[in-house]
Amino acid sequence: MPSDTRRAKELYEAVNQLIRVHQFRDRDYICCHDVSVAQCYALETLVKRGPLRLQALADEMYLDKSTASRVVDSLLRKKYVLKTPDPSDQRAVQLSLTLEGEALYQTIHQDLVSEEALMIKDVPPEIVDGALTLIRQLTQAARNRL
Amino acid sequence: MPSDTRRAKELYEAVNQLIRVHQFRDRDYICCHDVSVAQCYALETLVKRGPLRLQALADEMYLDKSTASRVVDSLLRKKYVLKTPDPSDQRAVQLSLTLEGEALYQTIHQDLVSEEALMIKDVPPEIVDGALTLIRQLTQAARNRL
DNA sequence: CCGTATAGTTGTTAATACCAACTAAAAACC
DNA sequence: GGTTTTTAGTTGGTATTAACAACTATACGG
Repeated sequence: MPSDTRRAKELYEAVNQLIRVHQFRDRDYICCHDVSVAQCYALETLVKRGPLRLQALADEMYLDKSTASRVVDSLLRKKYVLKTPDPSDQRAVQLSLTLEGEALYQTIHQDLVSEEALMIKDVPPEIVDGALTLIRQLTQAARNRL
Repeated sequence: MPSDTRRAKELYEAVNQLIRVHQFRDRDYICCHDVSVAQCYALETLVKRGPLRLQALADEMYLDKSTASRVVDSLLRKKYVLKTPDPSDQRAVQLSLTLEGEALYQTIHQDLVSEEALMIKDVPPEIVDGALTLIRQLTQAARNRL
């Protein structure tokens, strides 16, 4: 087997495993708070990008707008998100975090980061930095292929 | 901010992005074949571990047995999996791949690996190898925390 | 002003995923 | 050997995730 095929295969495998284990952990950690994984991701997106329209949020999350609409619905019900009409376009809405939404995200985020910190506590810093760079490169490469 | 907290935060971020982009891509690539992502993962697990009981499959997939049961159901309906009674235990079943199931997984796997190959075609091999090692370490660390 | 395009919601269907309740078989324990 | 407990898997119930299609209401281009 050519060595780049082997590399591609191994990388596929390794990323797959990483994804599974992280998914599982996220389900565990996020769901004992008041939101699901997708809901948490929506909060995260609003924290990072600031107030967004629905379609913009859907794009960021790689979701259909209908799915995004329902994720937002549940966050509205739980009062973690506010929906205000966009003055410049009567059809559009601005989605923003409430103080509770902001606070909840910070709590969950800190939890997950602490978890990450435990995971790397015995890994030499320069190795972590190397992994960071490489993971970012892989992400960018994958994004370019979409 | 202490530098390991910063590293943990950045790693959390980077892995998160990688996961999202891969998840999205998997949905795209797998679903144009005849199965969903979870169904494909079940096929993959059976390819790698050979015939398994339901609970063992659920454990490998980090799923509740009821969820695994339903995923397997859909694969049975589509004739990608066979369910045979376990001779040593009348309660248990052995799940194994049909030839079609095996073939389908190979097709999807090759697709995804080709995709991975395209992503890394411009990345120097030693960099890929470094990433591999690190991603595996992170996976192991995460697994140990479960 | 009118046709077309866009923003979001709702209907529909299917998959994902948990817990709890259930059936049947096996194991453990007097 | 019979009774209790445990285990294997299925089914019921509920909620979330997710896509596509159909729909409403607004905006925009002629």
